[in-house]
Amino acid sequence: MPLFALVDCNNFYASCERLFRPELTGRPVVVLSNNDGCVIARSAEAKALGIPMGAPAFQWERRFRASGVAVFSSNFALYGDLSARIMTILEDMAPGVEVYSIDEAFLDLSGVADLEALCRAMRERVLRWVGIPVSIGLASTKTLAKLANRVAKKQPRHGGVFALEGAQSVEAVLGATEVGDVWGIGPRHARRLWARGARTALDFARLPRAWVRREMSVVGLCTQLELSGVSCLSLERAPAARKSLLCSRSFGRLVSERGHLREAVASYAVRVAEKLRREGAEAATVQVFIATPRHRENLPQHSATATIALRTPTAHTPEIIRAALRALDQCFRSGYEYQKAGVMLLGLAPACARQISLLDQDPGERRRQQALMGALDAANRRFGNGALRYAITTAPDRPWHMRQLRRSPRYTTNWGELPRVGAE
DNA sequence: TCTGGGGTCCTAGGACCC
DNA sequence: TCTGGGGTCCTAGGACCC
Repeated sequence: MPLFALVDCNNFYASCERLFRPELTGRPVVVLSNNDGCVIARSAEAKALGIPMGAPAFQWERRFRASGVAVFSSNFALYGDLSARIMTILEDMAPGVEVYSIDEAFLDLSGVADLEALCRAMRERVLRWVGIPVSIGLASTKTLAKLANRVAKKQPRHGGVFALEGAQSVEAVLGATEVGDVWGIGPRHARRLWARGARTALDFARLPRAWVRREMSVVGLCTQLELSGVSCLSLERAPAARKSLLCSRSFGRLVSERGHLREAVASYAVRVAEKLRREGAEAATVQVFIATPRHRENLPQHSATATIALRTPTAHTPEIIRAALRALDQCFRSGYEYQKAGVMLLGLAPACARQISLLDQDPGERRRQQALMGALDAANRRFGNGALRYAITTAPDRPWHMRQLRRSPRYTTNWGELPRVGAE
């Protein structure tokens, strides 16, 4: 019988911000999304104040000040680096690790003799070496391990580690869990399940399988089986090859000029092409979308998507920019105030295992392109991102630039922003 | 009057995750 | 003034093939 553990960092982004600001211990901390739009992480104290996940920051500004909430823009350079350190520790200590997200990892602990001891040791080491508190849930399936983790987090008496085992114990936890809190049950399915009279995870587990299969597809059925201890999801040790890449942003303010949209789309194309080369892949298709704000019904609404198939798969930034701008021309309509744009690359395949075609450009040209991109990426790595840029992305007036007024220093990944200790 | 059976591929839309 | 960004998978339906 397989045994899964889910290691989950407590209030991860808020914990990261607090790491270099110990005076914030015990104070409410929130982290805002890109563009300082809404709340994406809260410390325990902030949760206790009733600040919901996803709360629009501007609506809560007064409350933040009144309650002395420390507010941060998101600092993904910092969170990503701390995450990598934590995952390294887990990989040292556990036989099988699947990095599931920036703040979670599944472990396969089948065959480990003293589970509790190992989990407590992992928790202790992550706390001492990195400074981030984690909770660990143990169970026979991934979905149950998720639930066990919730118990570990919510009930302090377990000391951050909880094993969900034994039919009675499983039933008690399922009965005490709202169905919408089960991993894999989103708001839509939750509403349909409530309508069917299934309010808890236990009710859901007891529904006829045929109904679940019909109404919630095989994905829902898989969730249901996992709740009854049948493991359907295995540990994915190696991350699967990516199938798409996206760079999208909301703008600092609304944008109606084609020229500004072109600059924004071109710079997103540059960023997504960089990601593509970091993956060692090439893209077959470029997709662009633009949209007016969702939340303002008084403004004229328009959203559009356009897809351009590249002549041959490529990771060459100028070609990707050209395709993205062509796609933008298909989407754009004058007279609208746009709030967001994005560039997506699809049909990714490894650059080294490339299907050659009759339409291929001559191989010399392809090599020159690769050499150019290699030199560009190396220069930007060495001298800082943006050291070498494309002219179209460097216009001085950039209303589409995102707001990020309260970002903490990149303490661990940028020489200029290292924390200082002692007198200046 | 009457119009098959079996398959693949692509896309859009919906649902979910963190 | 002001509501994130980045992914995955499933299904249905249409186009197309023999």
